[in-house]
Amino acid sequence: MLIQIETSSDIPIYTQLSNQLIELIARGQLKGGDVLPSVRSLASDLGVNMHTVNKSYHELESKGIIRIVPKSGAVINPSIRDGISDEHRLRIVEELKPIIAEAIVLGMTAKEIQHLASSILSDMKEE
Amino acid sequence: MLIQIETSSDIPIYTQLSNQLIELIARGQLKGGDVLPSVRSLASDLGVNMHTVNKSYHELESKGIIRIVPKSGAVINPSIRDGISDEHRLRIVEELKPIIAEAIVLGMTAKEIQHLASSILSDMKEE
DNA sequence: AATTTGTTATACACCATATAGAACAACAAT
DNA sequence: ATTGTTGTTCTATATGGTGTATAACAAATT
Repeated sequence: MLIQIETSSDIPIYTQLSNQLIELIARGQLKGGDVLPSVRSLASDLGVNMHTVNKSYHELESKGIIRIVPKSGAVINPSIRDGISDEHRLRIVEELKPIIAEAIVLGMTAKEIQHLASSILSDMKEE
Repeated sequence: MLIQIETSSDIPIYTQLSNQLIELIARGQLKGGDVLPSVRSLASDLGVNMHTVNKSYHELESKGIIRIVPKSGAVINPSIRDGISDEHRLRIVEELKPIIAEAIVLGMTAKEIQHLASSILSDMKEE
C-alpha cells in the first residue's frame, strides 16, 4: 500500500498515516468505494499498534473522507461533485493561512507562492 | 499588539502565538527591525507563562524569522530580497502538500484551490 | 464452527505542554 | 552606583497526548 512511517519524526504516527492516505486518495491511487485494510492488518504491515491505525481512521472519518462500518471496514467516500462544504472550506483556509504567512515572511512573493501551489497541484493531478 | 490566545484550542499556546506573530509580520503590521515585547511583558499581557512566550520566540528564531539578542530583546529580521532559501522552500512544500491533498479529496478543483490561495494572499498584502 | 472485524476497556510508559518559582549575569536608566 | 529589566537557566509539578500492550465483546464473514 506504499506507506512509510518514520517513528523518529516529530509528526505523530497517526497523523503521518492520515496524511499519506489523503495523498493517495488525492492522487487517485485510492478511489471512492475502495475499502481500506483492517486496522489490525495495516498495523501489522506498518509495525505499529492497532489503536494507532484506528485513531487515524477515525480522524479521516471526522474529516468526512471515509466512513467506518463497524464489523465491516473503512470505505473511502465518493468524490463530492457538488463542491466543498462551507465547513470544510473554512478549515482549509485556517490551515492554509499560517503557512502562506510564513512563506511571505521568508521572502516569497505572491507569484512564487502561487507557482508553488500549482506545481504541487499538477504533481498530484498527473496520475 | 492585537494577539488573542484561546486556551481551549487544541493548538498549543506557543504555536498560536508564533502563527499570529508571523501573520502580523506578513501583513506589514510588524516590520524588519521592530523589537518584540519582552517575554515577561507579553506573557503578562496575554495571561500566560513567561516560558511559553519564550518557547514561541525560539521557534521563530529557529525558523529564521527573528533573532534573539540576550539581555536585549527579540528583533524581527529584515525581509529577504534574495528570495527564499532551498531549506525554507522545502519546508513550505512539506507543509502545503497535505493541506492541498485534503482540499482535493474534499472536492475542490485545482482552480478553486488556486483561487483560495490568491484570496488569502491578497487579503494579507492589502495592508 | 471458526475466524476476522471494529469496538471498548484497562494499564503503562513516555514526551509535550504549561505553569510556577527562583536565581543569575548583562544591560539600560535614573 | 543603585535599581530595575532583560534573556537565560534550573528545578519542580500537573496535565494531556501519544503509543504500546493485552484482553474481551458482539457482529460479520468464511
